[in-house]
Amino acid sequence: MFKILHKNGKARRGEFKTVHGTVQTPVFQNVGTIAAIKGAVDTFDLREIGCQVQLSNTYHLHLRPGDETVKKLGGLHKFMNWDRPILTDSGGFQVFSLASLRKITEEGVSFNSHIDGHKIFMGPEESMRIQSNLGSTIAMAFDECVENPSTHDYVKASCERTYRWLVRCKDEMKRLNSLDDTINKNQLLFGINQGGIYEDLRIWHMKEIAKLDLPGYAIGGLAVGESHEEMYNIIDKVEPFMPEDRPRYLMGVGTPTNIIEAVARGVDFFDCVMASRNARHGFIFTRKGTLNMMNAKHSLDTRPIDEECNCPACRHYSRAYIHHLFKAKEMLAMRLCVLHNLYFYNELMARIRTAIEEDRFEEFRRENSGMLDTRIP
RNA sequence: GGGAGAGUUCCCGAGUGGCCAAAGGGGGCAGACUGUAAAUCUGUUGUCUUCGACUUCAGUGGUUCGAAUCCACUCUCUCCCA
Repeated sequence: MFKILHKNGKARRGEFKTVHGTVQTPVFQNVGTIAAIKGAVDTFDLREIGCQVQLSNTYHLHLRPGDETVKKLGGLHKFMNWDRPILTDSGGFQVFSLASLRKITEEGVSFNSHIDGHKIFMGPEESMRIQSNLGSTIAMAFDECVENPSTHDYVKASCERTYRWLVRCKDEMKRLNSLDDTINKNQLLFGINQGGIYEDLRIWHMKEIAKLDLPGYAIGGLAVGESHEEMYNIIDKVEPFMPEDRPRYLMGVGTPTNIIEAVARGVDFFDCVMASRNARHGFIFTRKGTLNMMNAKHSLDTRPIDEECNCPACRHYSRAYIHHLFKAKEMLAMRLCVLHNLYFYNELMARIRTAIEEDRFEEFRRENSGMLDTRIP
């Protein structure tokens, strides 16, 4: 299923075959939490900007429109007109981001809906059932994403529980994939490593989940409060215990530099809302660094956002125009910037892949790491 | 011609003697954002080099220890009656 085509240092150039097509790695997954990329970007756009995998969310789609509804409509692929791979996050991140609205027990997590407050219970089995109804290509294990820093005692108890939840996820998925009316009987389960910033817990947890022989492994619980150095350190420490022949997914990360640094440490899959959210807020990534399109200095600038970029926004529109659209609060501003940032991220991954293939990833890293996150004066 | 009302900082607008460089919006300027409760949130917005000082509430003059607030006149605008 996963094949490493070439290695350059620890960086891996791979291919992941799924029933919805083959993913070239390292890959950036484009985040469409509620079965849509925010900013009026549709699946035709996604094809044009080089998106390979879309990410959607279990918790959010369970609430609206409801996973049963999506199933009746033929599954998530049909629902949003996307025939390529979809990865669904399990709801584990909402255990972190909606911390004030939930309670955790051994059985699972009860949430108060962020929409209307009604009670929802989600444990490993519920998360797997919902993801099965959605019919995504890859389902993520239901975990607890723990904020950093948390105490060693808390993180230990939490990641031990997350391990037990993973065993339950695996059993439930096996059962669901065997049912007659299951949309995607080949749905894959990725396990998620936790352990906060504690090396001993991270390594223990990784060793345990590796034994479950899952088709992919993620590192979760990073970029949730710790420093970049701590994040890189955890990847360094955990990576040797991740199965070499399975894809590695660093969840929710990150900046272009974070991604380059993680690829250098052997990571294959990424996703991050930063590309699209920042774009909606006028914050743009370019090959020379970052820009804020709201800034007055763009008001008479006839250049495209990024002169080296071939995205729809850069091919046709000036900085001055996009700046005006933001000032006028026109939705098109967000749309163009989301298209640009996602194009940038997808293209960044393509450049990383080529650099690995050509054995010059270290050079690429030297030239781009750090620089891409720096504000252009 | 007669009567009524109004002029506040970039704009709208609150403020009717001291706690007012002046509420609250808007706009402007800038910042944040990492498995999306985010089309969101934060800061700042008279001048000067900070404590502080100085200049502002249509204009001029006055009352008062003290005025955006009270008085007189002037200017401008709105409405009603002729």
